[in-house]
Amino acid sequence: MTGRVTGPGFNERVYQVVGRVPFGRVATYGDVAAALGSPTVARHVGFALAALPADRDDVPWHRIVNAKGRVSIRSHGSRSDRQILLLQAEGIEVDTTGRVVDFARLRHR
DNA sequence: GGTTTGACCATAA
DNA sequence: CTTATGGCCAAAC
Repeated sequence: MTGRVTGPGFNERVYQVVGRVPFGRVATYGDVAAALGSPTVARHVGFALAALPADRDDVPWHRIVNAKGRVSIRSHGSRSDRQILLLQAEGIEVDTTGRVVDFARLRHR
């Protein structure tokens, strides 16, 4: 993208919803978008999380995976490794392909 | 105010 | 399994 996402707005709403996901559970970008009232903004959930400042340790961004239960980070590859580590630290199993084990069961709605 | 860009999603081939 | 396509929409430029 041509610029970065900073400042309040849609992002803050995303962070609020993501913060609602309980420990040891996961949610999809689409779920978060739906919780925001617009199922069509799934892309912006990722967009907002990509812009998430490092200070936001209160936002469990690692609990957000794509609709297939996979870690989806396309750019910033090192971040995806960290997401898996964080998930495993919560007791969520992730296989070598980046798939969340028992994703359907752990999915938070 | 038009263009570009995405940590998406569903579907199709 | 991969690649392509269309749709969606906020934020940055």
